[in-house]
Amino acid sequence: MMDYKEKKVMSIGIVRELTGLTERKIRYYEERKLITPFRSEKGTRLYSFSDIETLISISQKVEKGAKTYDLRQEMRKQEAHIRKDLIKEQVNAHFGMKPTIKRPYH
Amino acid sequence: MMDYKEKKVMSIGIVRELTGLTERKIRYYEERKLITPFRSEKGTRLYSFSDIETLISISQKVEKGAKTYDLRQEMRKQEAHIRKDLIKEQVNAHFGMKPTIKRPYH
DNA sequence: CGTGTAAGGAATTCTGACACG
DNA sequence: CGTGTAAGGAATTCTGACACG
Repeated sequence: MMDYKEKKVMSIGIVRELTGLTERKIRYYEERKLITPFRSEKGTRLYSFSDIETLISISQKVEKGAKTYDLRQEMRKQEAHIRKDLIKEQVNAHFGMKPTIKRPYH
Repeated sequence: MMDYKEKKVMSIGIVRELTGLTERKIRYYEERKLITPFRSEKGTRLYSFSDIETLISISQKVEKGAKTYDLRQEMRKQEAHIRKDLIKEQVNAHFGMKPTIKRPYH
């Protein structure tokens, strides 16, 4: 029972309170693929603390005039970078090559 | 927006899924003062990840034959100890006395 | 494009109580 | 004592749509 930040456990009502956004906005940002709540068996949306933070960040940017489409593109890029780093790590782990950061023995 | 473990954000349905307990049991352990969910404005219970862990622990002990009353007493004792430690720390902080653990300079 | 709202239905949660033992 | 269940009401959530611009 770990990784509290990523676990999808909150229904939309509490998300509304925590973010101060309307349910309409929360669902709209999902429609624009900026967040991806989990769906319970019966279909209710479940969000994580991480989703809350993302929502707050999104709404601030939208208020400043950002387009949801552009925010989506930004997120895609970030995800690509993360994936690249993961692959690099995996390659390093597999071949046992020089570490990215050298640490002197002491 | 921190301290995810203690934040009361989950409604009873997700708690049921996460713990495997029935709603009846979850509410009963509250009645016996073993957990204290937060109440939203409209009266729905809200639980934290910490509550989830407590519930799992409680139910395991009850299955083994423990009485909820005794579990309550145990918890009271633990809380008292924690309070004592806090007071000790505050006294130390106030008078700036010798630290509990001495660290050599190096 | 981003958001509000009214609409109707389905699923959730709540309380107090009766039951068993 | 710990837990199941049926009961009725109140609050929640969901979807698709119309509206404005």
